[in-house]
Amino acid sequence: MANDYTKIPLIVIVGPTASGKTSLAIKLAKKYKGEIICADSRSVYKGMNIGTAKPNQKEQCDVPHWGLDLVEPGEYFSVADFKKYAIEKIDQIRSRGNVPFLVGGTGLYVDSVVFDYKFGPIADIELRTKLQHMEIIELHNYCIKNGIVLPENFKNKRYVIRSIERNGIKPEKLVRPMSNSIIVGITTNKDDLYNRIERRAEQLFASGVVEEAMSLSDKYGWDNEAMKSNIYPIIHQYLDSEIDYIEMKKKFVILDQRLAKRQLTWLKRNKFIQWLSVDDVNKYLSNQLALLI
RNA sequence: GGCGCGUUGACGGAACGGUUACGUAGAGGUCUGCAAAACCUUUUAAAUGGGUUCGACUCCCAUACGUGCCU
Repeated sequence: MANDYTKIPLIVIVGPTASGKTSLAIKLAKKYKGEIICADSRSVYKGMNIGTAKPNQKEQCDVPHWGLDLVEPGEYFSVADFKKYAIEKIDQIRSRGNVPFLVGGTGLYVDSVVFDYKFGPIADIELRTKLQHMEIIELHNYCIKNGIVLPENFKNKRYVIRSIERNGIKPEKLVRPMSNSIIVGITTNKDDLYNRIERRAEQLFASGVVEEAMSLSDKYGWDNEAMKSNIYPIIHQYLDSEIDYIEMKKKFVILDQRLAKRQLTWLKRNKFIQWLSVDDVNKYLSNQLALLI
């Protein structure tokens, strides 16, 4: 491996849920002394294993994984926290002479690292709570009164509140990805992807997501953001007998397919992603990584 | 056979004689401290055939289908 560890590239693998990122990354990382940082906003939560299709114990033993089980559901964790964590890990991995792999489907998380986002001020919880209790119209008025420019997405309460919190400070990012990074996206045929999502849903239920959700809700309740991730609210409905088992499964598949769509919508905007099929990503990255040895 | 009720878009589901509710799904999109979240835009309709009316998804008649009660 290169002596100057700053020359070790950052390998970034993105793609929608169920596109095969995880298994590919593990395969490559195993072969080329890699360590994986999961850029996934859900697998940071402890206990949410089956429902988030987290890498299993064996996979985690095969290759060092980072970014998993960082906080408990209900605890505060944001992109900014993730970025800080990831940058630190990338540096540490390189200093060991290993290759950092940033792998995940949360586009915002990936971009925050790759484009070195500069975040605004951290939320003032007191102010935020106050603002959250206001209607969207009141928030608009508040903005007008205080000279705060409304965000493009001005009907989105969250975004308006954040604009207020940022108080005019504009977000910053790199125009192009950080140097020495290789970004690849896994392309999938839509029908194939949707079928994979369906099959994976079956597996999740067979592996006991329902039981997992039950024990999580006992511990953390249903009302936190983490537990609002697509699958868990559906299980909640099922447990409350609002829907039956078949319906629950059906709904889950639909929700996951929608998730994949949104992920793709985000990723599409990044012009620096090289889109390839899983096999081609494998070949391409293998070639790149072989050069380092 | 008789009497009654119903038939709205992929699904659920309202109102109304003349502005094609709404929800879900579908399609497209937004996105820098909750992002598997939140939000925005948008396609698809009136069982069939007649009639009344300036105008009918909305009123009337018939037919079909479904449903309930009665013989």
